[in-house]
Amino acid sequence: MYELIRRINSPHMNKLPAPKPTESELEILQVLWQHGPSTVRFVNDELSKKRDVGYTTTLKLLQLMLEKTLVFRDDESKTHIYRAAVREEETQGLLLDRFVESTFGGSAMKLVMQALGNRRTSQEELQQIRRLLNDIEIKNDTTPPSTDEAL
Amino acid sequence: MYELIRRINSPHMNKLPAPKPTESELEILQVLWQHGPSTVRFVNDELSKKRDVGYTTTLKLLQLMLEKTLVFRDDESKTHIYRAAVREEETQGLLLDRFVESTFGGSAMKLVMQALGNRRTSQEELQQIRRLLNDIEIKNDTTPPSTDEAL
DNA sequence: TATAATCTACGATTTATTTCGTACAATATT
DNA sequence: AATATTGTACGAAATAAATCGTAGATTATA
Repeated sequence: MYELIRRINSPHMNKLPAPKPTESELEILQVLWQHGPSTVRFVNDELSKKRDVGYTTTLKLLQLMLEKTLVFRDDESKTHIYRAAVREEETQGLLLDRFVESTFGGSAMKLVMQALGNRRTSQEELQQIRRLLNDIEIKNDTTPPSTDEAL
Repeated sequence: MYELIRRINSPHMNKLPAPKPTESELEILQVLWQHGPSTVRFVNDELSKKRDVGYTTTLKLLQLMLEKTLVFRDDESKTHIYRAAVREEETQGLLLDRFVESTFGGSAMKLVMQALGNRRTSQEELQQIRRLLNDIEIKNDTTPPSTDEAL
């Protein structure tokens, strides 16, 4: 579907649909989501806390991300400032879909069970999930059943 | 090269350290988990239902997976039979960890909320999750609290 | 038995992603 | 003003993953 839109919009000047970020791009997005608009230097410093990355590597990645419109760039001043062009939840949802598909054969249910089962979950978090379950149940009651399968 | 990683990864040397499967390898494992020991032909047919894959591509993948000990092989007869060498839940758990780390910055909680929030979940499935939550709560009550954070 | 079909082995290519070196411009420091 | 520092641009190498072609062996079939 995204592919289609992109093609219609012609190869260049592709404005809207943000493509799927790679692993490294994800890391960078995490930084931008967490800290807001940042310089290359800052992003690189953040990444460097976890693993070894060269400055120009980060720079290059950000430049590629700019092309893909995963980020925006303010190049008013010499030192450019990048900010995420995609929203966190949206992107996560997209990746979640991919992941559920590839790893859990499409069953988000399985995934949730695994995630909850194999970890320590605090009382508060359990409560939070319960509340969410309630909300969903209410919605289910007031909404015609969907034909979609497994959660 | 792989041997090296293997030893390093393995705290107590010996035994199979489950190496991380790639996307394609995952697809193949899905087939093996779901259908049990299979021939290359069968695996390839299964994969072909979803997308276009050449026979030798699948063969090659399986051969690589054999090297990585992701699968075992029975080559008694001319037509070899492959079976998964890694357990489904274990592998999924491993990948889940990776995914939670890279996409949700380590918070499995966030992931669960997303997974539950953005999908249609049937009454029955919701119940199933509630039961699981109860089980976990009981365990929490009888187990000293962990210092670990997020779920 | 000859021919076709099916299979494995494996190198090579293609594609995607990440990493880095180098050139050069702008700014800061001495 | 000279020099060092910090920055961007960008090509290209390094790495990883997936795909495919072809050779040669084995088995099935005409």
